[in-house]
Amino acid sequence: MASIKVKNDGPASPRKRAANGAGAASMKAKPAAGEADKPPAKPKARTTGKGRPLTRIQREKQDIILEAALDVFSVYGFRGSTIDQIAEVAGMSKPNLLYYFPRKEDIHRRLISELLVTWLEPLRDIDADGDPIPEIRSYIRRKIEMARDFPRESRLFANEMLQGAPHIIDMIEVDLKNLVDEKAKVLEGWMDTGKIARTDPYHLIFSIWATTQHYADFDVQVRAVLGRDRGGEGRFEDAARYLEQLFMTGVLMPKKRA
Amino acid sequence: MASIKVKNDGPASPRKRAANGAGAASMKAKPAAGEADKPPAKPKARTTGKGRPLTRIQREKQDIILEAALDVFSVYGFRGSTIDQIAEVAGMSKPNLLYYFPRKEDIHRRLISELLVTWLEPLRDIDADGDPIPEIRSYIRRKIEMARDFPRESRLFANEMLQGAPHIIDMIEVDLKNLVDEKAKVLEGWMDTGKIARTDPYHLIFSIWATTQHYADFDVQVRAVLGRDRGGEGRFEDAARYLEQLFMTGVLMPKKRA
DNA sequence: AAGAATTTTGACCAGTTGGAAAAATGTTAG
DNA sequence: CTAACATTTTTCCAACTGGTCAAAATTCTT
Repeated sequence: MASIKVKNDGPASPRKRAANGAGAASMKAKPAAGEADKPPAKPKARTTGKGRPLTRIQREKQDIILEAALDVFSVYGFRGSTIDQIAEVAGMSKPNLLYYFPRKEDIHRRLISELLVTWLEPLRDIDADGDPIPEIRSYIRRKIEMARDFPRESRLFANEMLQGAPHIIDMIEVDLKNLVDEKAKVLEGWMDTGKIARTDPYHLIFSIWATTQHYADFDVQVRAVLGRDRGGEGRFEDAARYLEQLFMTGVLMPKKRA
Repeated sequence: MASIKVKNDGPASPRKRAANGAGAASMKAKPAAGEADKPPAKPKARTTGKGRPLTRIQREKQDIILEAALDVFSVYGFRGSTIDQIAEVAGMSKPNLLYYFPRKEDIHRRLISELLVTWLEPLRDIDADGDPIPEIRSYIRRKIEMARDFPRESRLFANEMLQGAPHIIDMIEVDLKNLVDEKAKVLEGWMDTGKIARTDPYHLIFSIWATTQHYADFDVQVRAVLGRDRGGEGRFEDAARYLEQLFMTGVLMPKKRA
């Protein structure tokens, strides 16, 4: 128990799925693994950021790396993760990995910026012209599904936040703020028409983020507390049901009518 | 922006209050800084864990270190933090720090175990014989206050969770689970008597944790989104007010009666 | 003030880390 | 087949890491 050997310190070392060929790093739809490997075209690496089209092979390798990096970064954060670790999970040598991403920061930046886009999609999708309550309910549902299906992305984000969002603070302050401002206005509009209860739209959004992401970020705790019987896959369903009630009617005041 | 010099990487480097004499490391009531320095008694260090009484000077130094370590660990996590960093924040040399805590892990362990005790106090304090709704409301209020007053402790905890709670998994699985089980039963009892709405007690507790700790763990985000006008100290008051409404009546269904 | 105990420091170490260079090994177009 | 390019591996390095140790400085006791 007291045998931290500097390398591979925590019990939760990410070494699960190692470099599964076409592992998708981001949350985009998986490529439906069935296409045969077409002979790779001219790559021309070392100029990744320049203008070259980027061959399929390169893209695949990068995906493997990003996938591995997500495993590692999402657990240990940027500073707590090492290139060696990522390389090992990705199943390649460190210099080979550095051939695709010249510096550690590059991998992280890619991960983070790709994340931010997809992470906010559900919020962006809230339709001002839709039916208020169904819109919000489906938003909550989608966020819970993301916590279930993309916990690593959630943790990567959480790690970044805990550190003060050093790499994305400007995006947070501009893009995210603008988006939330916009949606807050939508919510206020709905409140004005009496379609939903009047409340603080910002804190409403915060509480949806908090409650849903909790199931990804604090997964260990959730499972431990729920125990063997209730900690299985069904926990997300239970959570969704509970959150429905929480946001719809609250969970403290007993029902007025029997 | 791309000038990570390996040392001091993130913008949010903790270097705020450096070793303020009697900085209290844990959340216990501050010693009401007024007592004159009584002449320190015989310390006898290097045997910290043994049986010696531990002089006041030693306790003060350890507090300074723990305070600094909390600054650092809460941001970068265990692996992402370095002894040098902590020593610098604590305003002492690394060997000097190691004189008080022979290994990095020792500091972290102390921090974590002290944390766990106080962190759960509010939950522990929920009184089965109290008035249900006030009990829960004051629980929520206390948790929000903790997020405001002890954000570093919250982040330290969050960091640990994100990594799979490697250092406290057994405490989580036993002590925490037992406590939550107990309080869940209390809640269920209240539901049985119709004092509060019937709902899932475990997820109710999760949602309180999530919503309150969010204001500490995702503080950067919260402040950025709220902007200059609303992101000030008042945000915790607003949050408390909002959460009150959320848990009491929900925030979606418009009020039945005008 | 002297001796004893404690605290602090400076030098040092072995292992790790991010990364560079270049040689070695594919791969492919002609 | 071979030149030209892409990829991978080997070797290497300087800075950083957690930690040791003995000497020096300080503090305490008497």
